[in-house]
Amino acid sequence: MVFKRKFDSVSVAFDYPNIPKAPRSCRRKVLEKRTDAMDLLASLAGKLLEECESSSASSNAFEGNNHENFGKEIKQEDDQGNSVSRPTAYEKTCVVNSFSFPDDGILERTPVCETKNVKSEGVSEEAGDVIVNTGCGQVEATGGLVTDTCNLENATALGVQFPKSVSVDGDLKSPSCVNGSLARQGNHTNLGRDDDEKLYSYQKFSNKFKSYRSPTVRRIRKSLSSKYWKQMAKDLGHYRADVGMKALYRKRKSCYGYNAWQRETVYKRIRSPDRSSVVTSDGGISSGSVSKLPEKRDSVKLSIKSFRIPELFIEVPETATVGSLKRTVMEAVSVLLSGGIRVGVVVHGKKVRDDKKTLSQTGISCEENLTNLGFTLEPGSSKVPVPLCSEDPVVPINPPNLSERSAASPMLDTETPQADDVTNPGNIVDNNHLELVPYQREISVDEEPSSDTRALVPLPALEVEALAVVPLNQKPKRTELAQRRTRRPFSVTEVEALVQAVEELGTGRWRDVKLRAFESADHRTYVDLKDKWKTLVHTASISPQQRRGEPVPQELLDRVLRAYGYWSQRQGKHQGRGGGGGAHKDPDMNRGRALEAGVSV
DNA sequence: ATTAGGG
DNA sequence: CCCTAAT
Repeated sequence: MVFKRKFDSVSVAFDYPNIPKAPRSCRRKVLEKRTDAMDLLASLAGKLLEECESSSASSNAFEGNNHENFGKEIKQEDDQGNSVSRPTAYEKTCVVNSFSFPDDGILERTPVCETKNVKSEGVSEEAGDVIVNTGCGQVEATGGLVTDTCNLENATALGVQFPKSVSVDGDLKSPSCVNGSLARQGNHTNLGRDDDEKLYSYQKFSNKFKSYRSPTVRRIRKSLSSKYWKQMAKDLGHYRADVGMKALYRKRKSCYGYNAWQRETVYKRIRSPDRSSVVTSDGGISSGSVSKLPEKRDSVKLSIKSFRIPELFIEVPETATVGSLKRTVMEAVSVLLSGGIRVGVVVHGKKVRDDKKTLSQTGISCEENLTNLGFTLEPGSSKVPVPLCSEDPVVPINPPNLSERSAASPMLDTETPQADDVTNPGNIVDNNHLELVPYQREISVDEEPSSDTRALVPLPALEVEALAVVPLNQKPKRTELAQRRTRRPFSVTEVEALVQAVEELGTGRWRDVKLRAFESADHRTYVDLKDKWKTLVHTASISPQQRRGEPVPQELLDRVLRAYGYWSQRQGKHQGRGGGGGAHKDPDMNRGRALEAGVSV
């Protein structure tokens, strides 16, 4: 704390305000480039919509008059200044949104895209390609993976299935999963410090997965928090172009919609839990139907017939091997499982939020109810959704791990496993719900999930999302070359570590920062850290309303500014390298003490 | 290999 | 995050 105070005092004197280069938040260029594509896209979208509409009888997913505005909406969004993440032309992008875990070895057909009307288009910002995915028509999920299925017509049909063993048995229980679901209930972890242990096991676990990583893997995008995804959703219209889109745009930058997660409803058959420990089998992904099997009276048995995972964006070059595709999917799934999901329980269409209630109290023990027992998938924690709404600057209370980790690549991080809804169910969880609820409605076919049993059934609308994006304009060139790394938003925990390190080491020794705080985080290079710091400084200097992504605790941002000011001030001076161990031997540090201004954090 | 900055 | 220039 001494250290902190020093900074405090320093900051008082330091004229922080004049921050260097104002980060550019808008990318004109991009917008310009995209203009053409957007126009084209808009028109295509319109046509597509009309066609689909007329050819499909079940258009209940539509909100009626959205069509007309479709194109406009897109453009509008475009004008918002959002940059776009697009699939590279030569890559194939597939969206995997469902995995089957057949109980009996029989592939369960995963209706990816029934007769839904979907108009999605994607734009490749750079190439200006327009990608149109038709959701019209039915798609039959195939059981096996076919490499060359990634073309416009087939991509949608690409099916992935999980061996039964993986699912129910909980073999996939990753540290985070464990923490994330049931196991976590009684164990309120404070993410702050004692993460070490968890960290270790976590890392250990992570390493297992690292082996799965293939250099050829191009890009995996989880629908979660990634900005990419958000963009995707928007640009592709992908997400519920029909229904949710409008709302989505309405909310605009404040809330991105990638609801696939939030509302993956599933049903399952429950088969084994005993009282308070509700099966772990629900690793989280989705569901099947639930039915009670005659057993002991005081126990509830459920068997999960199948899970559906939220969408996954996977991009691999056409030249990729089946093996690499598998690895890619594996990685995506691993990441997904490790952090991002939370299971919701729905009984009779009503969501049961009180985790402390017993099953019997909830009515789950009744056989009849099992029929109406459903599970939903939601973002692991505060993942993406929460952060986005600028309107209600809800101060994240225990945000630390929860939120972040789920974001992107838990598996590979050094970080702490996120503790899902841990202790503060009240706040965060509720907030999430508030945010999520609106979406759910828009997405789901039924209006009131709470009163409609249908909520237990997989929402058809969601299935529509199983779209695959295939760039029309192939660009064989730098095929194997640099693919952008998968985006991995820094978790709050990471930010904390970064800030801590910078406070101690200064802003010009990224290499050291890396070694000190991210040595085991292979995916965080010192450049990444430097970049992150850059953005942190920026973030800290703008109003909370302008911030995006998962919120970083103000406390941390304050520290960022102080450290920034402190180290800027002493620029030129020897950067107090001093002894190992990062002790602050610099005299200035002590000087600060006396000043002790009352900067409260 | 690192650092610093623009993109 | 990527890319480059400069160390």
